Amino acid sequence: MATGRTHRPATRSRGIPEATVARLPLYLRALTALSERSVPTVSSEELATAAGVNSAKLRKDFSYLGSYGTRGVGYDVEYLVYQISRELGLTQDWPVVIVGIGNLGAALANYGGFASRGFRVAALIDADPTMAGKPVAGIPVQHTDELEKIITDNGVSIGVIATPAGAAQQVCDRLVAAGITSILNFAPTVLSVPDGVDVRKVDLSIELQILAFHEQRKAGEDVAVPEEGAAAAVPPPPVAPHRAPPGATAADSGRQGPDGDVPAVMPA
Amino acid sequence: MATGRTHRPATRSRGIPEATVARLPLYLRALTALSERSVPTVSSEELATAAGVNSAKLRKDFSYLGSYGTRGVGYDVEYLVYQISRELGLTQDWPVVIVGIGNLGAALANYGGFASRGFRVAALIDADPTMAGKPVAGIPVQHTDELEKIITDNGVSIGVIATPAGAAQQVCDRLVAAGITSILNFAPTVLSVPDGVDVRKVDLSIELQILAFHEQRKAGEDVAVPEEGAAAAVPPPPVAPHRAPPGATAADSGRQGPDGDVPAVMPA
DNA sequence: CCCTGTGAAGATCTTCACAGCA
DNA sequence: TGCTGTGAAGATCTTCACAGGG
Repeated sequence: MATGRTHRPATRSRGIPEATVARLPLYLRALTALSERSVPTVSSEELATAAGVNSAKLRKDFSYLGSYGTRGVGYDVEYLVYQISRELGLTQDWPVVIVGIGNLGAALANYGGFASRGFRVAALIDADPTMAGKPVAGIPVQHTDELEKIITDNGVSIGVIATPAGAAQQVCDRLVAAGITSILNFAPTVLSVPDGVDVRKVDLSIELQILAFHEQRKAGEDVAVPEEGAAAAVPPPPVAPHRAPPGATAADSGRQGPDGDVPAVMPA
Repeated sequence: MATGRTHRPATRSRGIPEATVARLPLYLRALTALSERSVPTVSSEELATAAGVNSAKLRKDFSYLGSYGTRGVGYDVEYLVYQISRELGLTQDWPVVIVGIGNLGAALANYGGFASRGFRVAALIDADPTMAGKPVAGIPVQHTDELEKIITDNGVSIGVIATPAGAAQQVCDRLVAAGITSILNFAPTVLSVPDGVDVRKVDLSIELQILAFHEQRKAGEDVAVPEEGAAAAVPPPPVAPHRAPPGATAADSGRQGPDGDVPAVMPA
């Protein structure tokens, strides 16, 4: 009730489908590589392969941007790089602040892919007083107390949260209150933000879990169907509506123990 | 042609939709938090809020796993934690190797969310000889030469690539040849892998670009439609089929310069 | 002919809304 | 009566397949 909206930039922005927007950076990357090799034009087939998608999808995606290709020839690399950059809003400079300078925050600060796309790390912020002043990636870390001032003075609208899960929501609230309207969240928590603020999350743990799911399927492909029936020592009661034994049950294999998602040294 | 398949685990595995699989980790995280607070049961509404989705979607997702709830009551937290963990394959231990111990690789090695989900960092591998033996997150870094042996000896099936883009495909090929069948790629490159190998990618730069796209829209909401017509100094020829001026064109705003996607100190 | 641009079909995913069990 | 489980409708996304310009 009091937590407001969450995630997703809602529907599509103008007429470009979200799925297409999510792929534009992929095309841009492939095109930039071609541009550097001075390749003048590419066919949808070639570019699609370079970007890791199929050509029909790519052509459909580009059709939302306009008719930037030439039938019988392909697309002009430089021109397309410009058009996509413009569409993504990369023809302008985006100051960004990174909050939480632990292992991950430092890695992000050092990440070269930022500057190359128009993103400029305007400031690094951390709650640890002893970090203040210390340079990371050539930028001096500033204390959380300065957060509001930093954002206002630099006109920052995009913030990156790389703090432990426990501090994420609080940092998020301050960022939003200070004027931030886009957040990239690396902390393993669901952030509550008011309407109008976009949040995108990156959770390493989730990606690995998805891989594990498929990996498990591969292994079990020949082992019949270990559906129900196998595991003879753990499976808890299939029907335990009221008060299920809170003790054991999930603490079997010696994992999933006391850690949840908030501890972690650095959320990734 | 010679690059083989890429990305995506193909269709769905058994009957669980990919979209649902991708959300199971979210539910698991929320459930784990409830479990730690000793909450016995939750309604789809409460759990949905905690996970950041709507209840209808959550119930539909759970319906693919089976009927684990109790009408009129809700879901037993412990039981659901177990069922989802089992479904995701987290009731077993997954040894993982991280290749490329730069800023990012180190951050990943230190990430606590791994162990808490059944993932065990079996080894850290780096191509820099001077790194060999140095402990990161308590684990001594090993040289790339040992890659095959490490994977074989530890029965590793999941690998994380955190190398610069230029080394990614080569590392990927070695991992696959050594037996790895699931890869989490942080390098900004499209990896080519044979059928049967899953690749999931995480690209920070892409997430920021998507945020920039929406951010741009917000700002322009009141500024009419700066479609075509504005920007009077840059927009390249709308129709330049053959040989477009390879010189300028995209090197306007002083960004997008000589960097592409391969340089970066550490791919994130 | 080659390759783009796109209507239409097909596949997925999401949301609705309510039957039905506890 | 409360809340799950789910058929069906609706919204998106993907893929097909071909019209049509160069």
